[in-house]
Amino acid sequence: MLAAAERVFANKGFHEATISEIAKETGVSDATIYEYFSTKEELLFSIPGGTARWFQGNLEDHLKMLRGAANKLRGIIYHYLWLYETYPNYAAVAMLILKQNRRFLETDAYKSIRELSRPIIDVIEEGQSSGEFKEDVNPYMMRSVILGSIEHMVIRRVLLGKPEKLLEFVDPLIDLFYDGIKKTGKGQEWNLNVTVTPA
Amino acid sequence: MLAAAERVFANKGFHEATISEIAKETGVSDATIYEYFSTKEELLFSIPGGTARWFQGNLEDHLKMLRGAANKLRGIIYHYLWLYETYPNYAAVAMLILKQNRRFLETDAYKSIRELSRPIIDVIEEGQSSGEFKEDVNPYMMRSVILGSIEHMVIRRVLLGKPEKLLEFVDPLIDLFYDGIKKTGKGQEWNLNVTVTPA
Amino acid sequence: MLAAAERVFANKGFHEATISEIAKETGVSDATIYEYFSTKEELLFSIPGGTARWFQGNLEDHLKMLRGAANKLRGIIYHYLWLYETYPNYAAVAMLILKQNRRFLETDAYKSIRELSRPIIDVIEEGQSSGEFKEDVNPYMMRSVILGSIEHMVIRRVLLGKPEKLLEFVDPLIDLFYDGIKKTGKGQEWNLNVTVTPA
Amino acid sequence: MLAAAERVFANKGFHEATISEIAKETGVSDATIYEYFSTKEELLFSIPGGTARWFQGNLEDHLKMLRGAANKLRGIIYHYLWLYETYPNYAAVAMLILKQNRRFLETDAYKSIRELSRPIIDVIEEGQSSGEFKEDVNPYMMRSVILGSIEHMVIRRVLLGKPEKLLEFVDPLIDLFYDGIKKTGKGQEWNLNVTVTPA
DNA sequence: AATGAATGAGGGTTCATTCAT
DNA sequence: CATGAATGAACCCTCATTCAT
Repeated sequence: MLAAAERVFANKGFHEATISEIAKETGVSDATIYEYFSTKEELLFSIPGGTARWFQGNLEDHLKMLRGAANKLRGIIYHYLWLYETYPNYAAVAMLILKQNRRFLETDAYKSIRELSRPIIDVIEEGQSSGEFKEDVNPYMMRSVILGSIEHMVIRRVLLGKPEKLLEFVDPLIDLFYDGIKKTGKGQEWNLNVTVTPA
Repeated sequence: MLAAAERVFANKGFHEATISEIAKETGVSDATIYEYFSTKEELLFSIPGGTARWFQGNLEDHLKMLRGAANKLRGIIYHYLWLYETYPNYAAVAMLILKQNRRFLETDAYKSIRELSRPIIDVIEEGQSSGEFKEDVNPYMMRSVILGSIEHMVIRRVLLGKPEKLLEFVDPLIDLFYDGIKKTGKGQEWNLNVTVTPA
Repeated sequence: MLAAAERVFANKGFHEATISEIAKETGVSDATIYEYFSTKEELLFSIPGGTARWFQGNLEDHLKMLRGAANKLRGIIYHYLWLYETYPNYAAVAMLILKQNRRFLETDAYKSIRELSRPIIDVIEEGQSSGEFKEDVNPYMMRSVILGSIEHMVIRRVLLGKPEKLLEFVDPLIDLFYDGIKKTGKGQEWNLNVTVTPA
Repeated sequence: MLAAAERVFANKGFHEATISEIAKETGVSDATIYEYFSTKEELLFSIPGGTARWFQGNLEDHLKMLRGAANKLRGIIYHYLWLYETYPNYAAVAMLILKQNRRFLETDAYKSIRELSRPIIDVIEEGQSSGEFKEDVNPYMMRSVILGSIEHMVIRRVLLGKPEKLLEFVDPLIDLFYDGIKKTGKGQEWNLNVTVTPA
């Protein structure tokens, strides 16, 4: 039922989707939908729950296996892009419908989703503690940059169909976040002052 | 009328907003709205036009006055954040309503808005040509990163009210994009093994 | 529109009546009903207003022309029975639907209707002041007796169709209220024992 | 189950009450209700049965113990008011729901209830035969007056909560029905024309 | 140009009711 | 007996939209 709803909402949007269509896709009657969800909006808000829980477990397991903040950050980006590439209907619902619903912000489901981005903060702070990352970067702003970048690409893909392969952007993104766009260059000059003293 | 529509759409969303309310805000009758716009959706799609044109002119003028790709990039980010901070209703309509409307993608208004982000591509390519930026960064991905970061913050502000001051993030963002988050090294230790052999 | 609603509600009851049917009877569309009344219940509650105002004026005018509490009481009973006999649809709506609606009690329309029975109290108190009526009869209870009697007969007529002529009961009712059912007695026999003694 | 239904119907009215709520109050499932009653309406119509039978027996027993039509009439009024005061939920269902239901008029349950008022007719006719009551009072109208008065007060109590004590009105009512409201007065003058003729 | 008045079209939601288990 | 699960059937209500004036 949730899968059918996700499919229909993804294709039609919230208001254009009808309970009748979701019911038909599910293979039940309209009224049966209301046995499980009290309103159309509650049905919508129930869509991300399972995916979010499963994704969170997945991500945490994976992060445990990685060493180093940069590697972990890459793991996070990979997971996010993989999720949205693999489940485009989920992506559409999350990016186009839920993300801008003010009432969704007050649900518990939203809180779960917020938790999904907690590892980003953690990893950045870990990197700052370990000396891997600069300390003067605000982790919350960094999260906005990472999620914003990902989501912008995902929305493009949902709406315009391109890029087709999101996962190809994992490395370019992590490189960018890690090194910036400034050309550092082979030609950089180093001043080595070497003093040679006789034995 | 467009201002009233922007205000109402921003507060209520597209479907929850009614023509009646917009008409009342404008001080005309419902039917008068239809003298100028043939459908509610056309009214919505007409909102960004003026702002976009004006913003584009503004941005172009400003960029002419700047030297160097990094400076120009900073100028772009500044302008975007300034726009959304100064016109929160416009921000809400653009970020929460138009951005995820499939039909909007087919309008001329959308094309105008797409043009707004053209300077980002230009500046990045300019920087790459001039040697200021790395050449192996995909400009289109970079645009996604920049716009995605900005828009993520703007959406947060629209929905959650924070951060209050978007413009404080201009410099942190440009620094991040420019340098990345990798800790470079003043404090880094170097092991130089120098073997001095007698002539 | 109110007439059509009165007709339909009278025949079907509140829940069995549909807006569609009322609209069709009125010759307009369903939506037009909602231009004038915000809900089906508001439509229902609006039915008695006009009749009540008109009836009140009528009754007051008539009472001014009468002398004596008993005559006035008769006038009141006459008017009520005449109203319900002449407007059986109004009678049905008032007796079968409005009278037992808890929310109607909170309406201004209800207050108007309450006012209609004010003259009963006034006339009884007038009769008590003038010595025409007993003083130990509670006017409010008396009002319940009068209205209850009338309404009971009206409901019978609405539901069972009899008695056909309510107005035939004006005089029997007023006689009963006035004199009670105790057999007094012209025909009663008196034993007068008169003893005449010579001076 | 009938008690639960009576309670729920009394508080919510027929249409606002749901089978679910009655089932929950009873402690069974919705479907179980339908094991005993085929429709919601049949459930409603089954409510008065037991009470009516029991009340009828009670009333008849009591009337046997009384002498004189006036006393018996008082007994009837007392019983009615006692019933409705003691069982306000029954009062609400009977006065607000059943009384106005056209289909209820065709049930056997309704006929039982009609029988409840048979003693009123009997007693009045008895009083007329015995010379205690006037003979020109229509017993059926008298019944309407008695029941109408009682029911009007009961409805007031159900809806408005007052008067709190219905039984206080037994004597005032019987006095009113018996004697009317006309002031008869000790001071009434009698003209006795006595002619004394010499023997 | 402006609008008051009217409505077509449609969807969410509710429940009484059924029936296989 | 009891019921969980499912649904058919309705209806209220909303609102974008039209059009005669």
